[in-house]
Order: sequence, then C-alpha cells, then structure tokens
Amino acid sequence: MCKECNYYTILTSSGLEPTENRVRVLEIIGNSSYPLSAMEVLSGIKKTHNINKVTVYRILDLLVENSILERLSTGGRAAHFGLAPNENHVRHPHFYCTRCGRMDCLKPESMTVNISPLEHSFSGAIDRVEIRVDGICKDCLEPVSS
Amino acid sequence: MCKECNYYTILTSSGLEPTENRVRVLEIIGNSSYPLSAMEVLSGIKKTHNINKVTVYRILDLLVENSILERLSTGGRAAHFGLAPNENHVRHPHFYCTRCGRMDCLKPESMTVNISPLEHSFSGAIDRVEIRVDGICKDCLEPVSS
DNA sequence: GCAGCCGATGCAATATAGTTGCATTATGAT
DNA sequence: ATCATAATGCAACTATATTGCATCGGCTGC
Repeated sequence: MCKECNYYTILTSSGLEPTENRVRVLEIIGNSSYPLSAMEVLSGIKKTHNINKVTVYRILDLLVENSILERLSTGGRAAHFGLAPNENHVRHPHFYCTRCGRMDCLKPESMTVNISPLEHSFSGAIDRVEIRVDGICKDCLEPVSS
Repeated sequence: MCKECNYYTILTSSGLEPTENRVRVLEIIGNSSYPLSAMEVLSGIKKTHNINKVTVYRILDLLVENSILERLSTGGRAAHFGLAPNENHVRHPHFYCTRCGRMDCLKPESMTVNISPLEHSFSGAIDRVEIRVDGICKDCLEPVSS
C-alpha cells in the first residue's frame, strides 16, 4: 500500500515513541493492500513476535487519534484499520464483500461526491465522510473451479 | 419517519406473518426520526410489552433480509436499523456524532454521489452504497446551558 | 374437538470484539 | 544507579450478538 512511508518516521514526527510494537502494527497495516481488523493485525504480528491483544487495541486507538490510521466500519462486527489519508494516500471509498467478509480499497476516482450542500446547511462539525460499497466480490461470484 | 406506512401491510406483502412482535419492532423503528440500535428497540418495546432480546435480533435480521429494514454501521459498536429505502423513503446518508453516539438522518439532497465510474469498472456485484458522516452534533458542540 | 405440525418465541449458554484495572517491564533523564 | 514515566502484559469484565434447544400458539385434516 505504501512504499514511500517510513513507519518509524511517521511515529516520531507525530511525537510518538517509535516502539517496536507500534512500528510492527503500522507496518502490517501499511503493507497490506486492504484494511485489516484488530485480530488480523494481532495474528499477523504473532507469527513472528509475541504481542498482547490489548497492546494492539491500544496502539490502534493511539494511531487513529493521531490521524495516522483510519478506522473503517464494515457491514460486519469488527472495525478495520487502514492508513489515514495523507499526502501519499488520497482518501478513497472501500468495498465490503458480504459473503467472505473481506474489505478492499476502491480507487479514489471510482466515484465523485459533493457534500457542499451539507456543509452549508449542517449545524454540527463534520470530521469525515465514510463511504462503503457493500456487495459480493469477484472471487465469491465466480463458480468454484475444480 | 413514516406516516404513509402501514406496518402490518408491509409485513404481509412481503409474505411474512404480521406477528405482534414484528409489528412492534417495525413501528418503533418506523416512528423514530433516526435509526435505532437493537438495544434501543428492545428497551422501547419493553416499556409496554414483554419481549426477549433474541426475538428482537431475529426480527431485525428477518426484516433486513426482506429489505424492509436497512442495517447501518456506526463509528461505534452496535449496528443501527432504519426503514429501508422504498417509494416513500429515498435513500439518504446518515450522521454519527462521535461524542454522544447518536445517529441522525441527513436529507437525501445534502450531497450528490455518482458511482458510475465504479459501476463500469467493478467486477463484483454492488448491493448498496452506505455513506456516513462522522462529526460532532449541534447539541454536543453547544456549551451546556444552566 | 383434537392430534399433529410448524413457525414464532423464550431462555440459557456461548461467541466475539473490545475495554478496564492493575501489575510489571522498559526507557530516558538526571 | 535512581527515579519518573511510558509501554506492555495479564486477567477479568462489558457490550453486542448468536446458537441450541425447549415451549408456546395457531392452523390443518380428520
């Protein structure tokens, strides 16, 4: 997903200690081509290093608070996490397969959205607009080949 | 939310038994101006009638499957449920207040979305596009008045 | 009427995702 | 080295949702 990002530097430039666990969480999400759930991050790291699930949750919260990661809701139960939009990563919508539960990134240019009517009329504060397309992915549509 | 809807008829015309519990679930969601969580539906009904939470969950699932209700994800943990788009209810985006956790309906015309680029390039099947605006609502922004 | 069936509901137990409190360990400053 | 603070681990817990199985209630055929 991101070859231009130095995860260590991302942390330090946000004023966060670049601990091994934080770098690992950020790496595993940054190197994934689609957003990951907390459990996917946990088991990904556990393949090579010991880490506790609470630590993963706390790091994910911390990175979301610092706008390094973005928390995405799925049609399912678990939130998924991807790199937050920044100069290297344009904000983009996501696709959620209701059959296999996998989440994918869609190209930013796959849709156009104009929220200026809302911005002019809305009396609260707008942080972000999350767009999720639900459906069935290519792999789940295709008949199983033998 | 809907004065044109006869909840009893909505059920029967979908081939579902219009049981008291089903009508009550549908009424409480249909009469709300914003989507409700399963727990809100449960406690709403419990004010006047006995009902089990499992029954509520099962009815919600059933009504979503039959496209009578729509399941909306929030930034929080619990899914919320509102009437599905139909001839009386145009599909519209929702607002989620990250401070108080309340969900609100936004006017359909508050934004314009064009997904035709996606439709032409996407190789899976698209069911629906869910749009959620996250931020802080008017009430939570205002200083508390004494 | 009533025997039998089936869908709807209830209840208890369980699953899943995430959180909290507190103890322990690691890190950096002096 | 000592101390303060931040980060992590562990166990228990909460909230949300689901499953398995028992029971209830209404309808059908007789």
